[in-house]
Amino acid sequence: MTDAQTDEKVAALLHQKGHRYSTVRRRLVKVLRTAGKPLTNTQITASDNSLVQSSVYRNLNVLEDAGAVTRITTNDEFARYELTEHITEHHHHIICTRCGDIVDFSLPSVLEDSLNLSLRKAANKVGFDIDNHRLDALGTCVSCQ
Amino acid sequence: MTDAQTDEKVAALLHQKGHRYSTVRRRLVKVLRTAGKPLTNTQITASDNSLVQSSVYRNLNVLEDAGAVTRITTNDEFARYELTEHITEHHHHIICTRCGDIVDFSLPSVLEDSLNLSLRKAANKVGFDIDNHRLDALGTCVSCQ
DNA sequence: CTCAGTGCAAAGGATTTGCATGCCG
DNA sequence: CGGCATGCAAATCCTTTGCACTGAG
Repeated sequence: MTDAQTDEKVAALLHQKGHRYSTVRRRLVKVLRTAGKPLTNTQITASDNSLVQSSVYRNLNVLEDAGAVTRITTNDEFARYELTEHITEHHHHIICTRCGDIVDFSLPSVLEDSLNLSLRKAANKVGFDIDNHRLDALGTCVSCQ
Repeated sequence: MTDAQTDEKVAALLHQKGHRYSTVRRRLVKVLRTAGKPLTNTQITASDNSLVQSSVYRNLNVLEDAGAVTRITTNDEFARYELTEHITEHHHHIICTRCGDIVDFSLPSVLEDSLNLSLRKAANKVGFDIDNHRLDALGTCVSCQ
């Protein structure tokens, strides 16, 4: 998806909820898109220092509510944010348990399918409705080894 | 694993790190063991009100460091804790995105194996060493539907 | 003009820490 | 006994919120 297509999609999601696609929000989306991996608030403001901490938090919440951004919590103390899979594609994360760094990856679609099937089966037994799943590989990145 | 076996294992893990298996820590492990699912600090102190918030946090950290307890962050604001898979067994979670409640489940071992293989392959490409993985199904529990 | 969006500073809230006391080894 | 463990209260730090101002429609 190109920058323009992304903007169009995000704009639509926001307008649907009665929000504007303001300058700050455009910058925020740009940063997330460019990074190509989940970022913390600190990483975001560091990438574009016209962005202010509180506004970033506030806008991430708006974007999350609109379905344009996903909040991710690993086990370090910071929440991280990425564009939703509506805009990118379904994928998973390899997480460094030392420094919290994250890399995206995908699974063969056959495997992804059988996974979904098994999840739905397991969920059925306990009466849950499943919307989604998340799969993270936990390990140590190159620089932390 | 019986209560006694669990205690023995936890004691060994603690002693290895030079920690004692104190009364409070025993109670803590008992609560986690009985629950059979990840609990928040609040749920823990509610289950055994001889337990004090700060001591629970402190001891959960000690137990985590010793490898007896795992810290889990869902997307609600509380961290949850469970006994590690050294003591229980490898399993996954079905998480309610409304109330944060968690239920354990397991995957067919064939699927688990191919999953591990794929994860290792993906990790290799980016130079990560993989220790473990986590897979969560996200949805809505019976009472929140 | 109007009202959502923004920046700044202050408040919230889960978690951590300092310190005096208690208890296990 | 000696030092780790504990409880209490205060401090931390990510995140949220109040408020006055700005800017897009």
